[in-house]
Amino acid sequence: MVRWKPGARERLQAAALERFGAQGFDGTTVAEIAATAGLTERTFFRHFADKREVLFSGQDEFERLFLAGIEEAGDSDPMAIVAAALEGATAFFPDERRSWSRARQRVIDADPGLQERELLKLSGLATAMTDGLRRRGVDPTAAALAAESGVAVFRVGFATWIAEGEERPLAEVLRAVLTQLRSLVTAPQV
Amino acid sequence: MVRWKPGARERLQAAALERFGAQGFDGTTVAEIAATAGLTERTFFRHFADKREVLFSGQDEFERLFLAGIEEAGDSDPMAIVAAALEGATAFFPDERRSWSRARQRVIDADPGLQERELLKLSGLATAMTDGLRRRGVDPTAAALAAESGVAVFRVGFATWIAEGEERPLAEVLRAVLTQLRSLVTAPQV
DNA sequence: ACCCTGATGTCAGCGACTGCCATCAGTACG
DNA sequence: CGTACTGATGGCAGTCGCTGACATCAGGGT
Repeated sequence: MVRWKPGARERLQAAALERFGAQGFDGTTVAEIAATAGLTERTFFRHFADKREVLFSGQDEFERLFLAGIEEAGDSDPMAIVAAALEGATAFFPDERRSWSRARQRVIDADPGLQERELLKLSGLATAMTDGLRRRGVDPTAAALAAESGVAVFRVGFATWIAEGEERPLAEVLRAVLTQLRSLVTAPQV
Repeated sequence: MVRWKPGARERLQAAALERFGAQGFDGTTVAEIAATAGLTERTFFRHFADKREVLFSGQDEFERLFLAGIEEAGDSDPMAIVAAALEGATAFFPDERRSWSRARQRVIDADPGLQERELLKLSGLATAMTDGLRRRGVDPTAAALAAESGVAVFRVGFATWIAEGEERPLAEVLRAVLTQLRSLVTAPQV
């Protein structure tokens, strides 16, 4: 007989998402989440650094996908490398995950604190991409710009992908947004 | 005789920056900041929504400068409007302010929580710019992209402006970064 | 003289988070 | 077979961020 039920971390994540959806982030205490998962508050904080973090696990793997895309890109043009990274990251968001992503995003959009955390994660992603690009010999400032632009494209594309009525897969949306960025920035300068 | 010394808010801000610089953000309690300013903890929270916010006042005025730039831009090309907004915002950061900005940024860069708040502010700025662009008839997705790109340019440019050894005024740095973005995104596509 | 306003103080209390120590099933090792 | 060790958990006390409710009291207006 096992001493502890396995998957404590996953139970906590599921309990948290369910409670947040039902009562909101602020209306849910950590003790309540832990109790729902059959654990105690103290144990929650052994699995997650803080209350918000419970919604942002897996971000590391997501970041790794981006970096893999950067490292395996055949090209050497910065924006082309970024495009490859975006392409690679879409593996993290298959169509089956769209409705789950919607639910999670609804919770995040309802709380400024969670938005802060999301932004910090995306900022970390941009930094990681910047480093990856520099390792491939891209000029430092150009690397930062390309990475920031790539993250911007991802943000806009992801929001579009999640929007009501949108049917295209993420990869296709991202390609469209990137194309739009190119034409925007290239537009007639006055 | 006055009942309270005037400028409570400013005294709190000065006390906070000084303490944060000396002991770090986490190593400073709100009660300590308030005491330094000759006030109580409760009064601190009447002036600022939370402990972090004491470093981010004035952001509203900053945002207004951006919006004014957008509304007064003579152009109708999205990125040209964004360029005008960037130009207008530089008024908020004259050269005399560079060393103060450096000190404040050093505090922020040392604490993830403060970075989160900064990102949230910049995100709010991007949203405001997006709305401003849409009010000028720019296509919604294009507006979001242009705004995000504009904020990215500002971030990269501001970091450059603040860097050790940099001497050019912010406006000049921003123009250079924007030019670099154009050539990046326009680069040969493979 | 009177009341009203507004910035402040005081106090009690909740919830997030941490440090420290205890518990005890399973595992490794002598 | 017993003993020591490991690792996930619980319990508890304590700090700090933050809030609501109520009191205070100088100055301004009536």
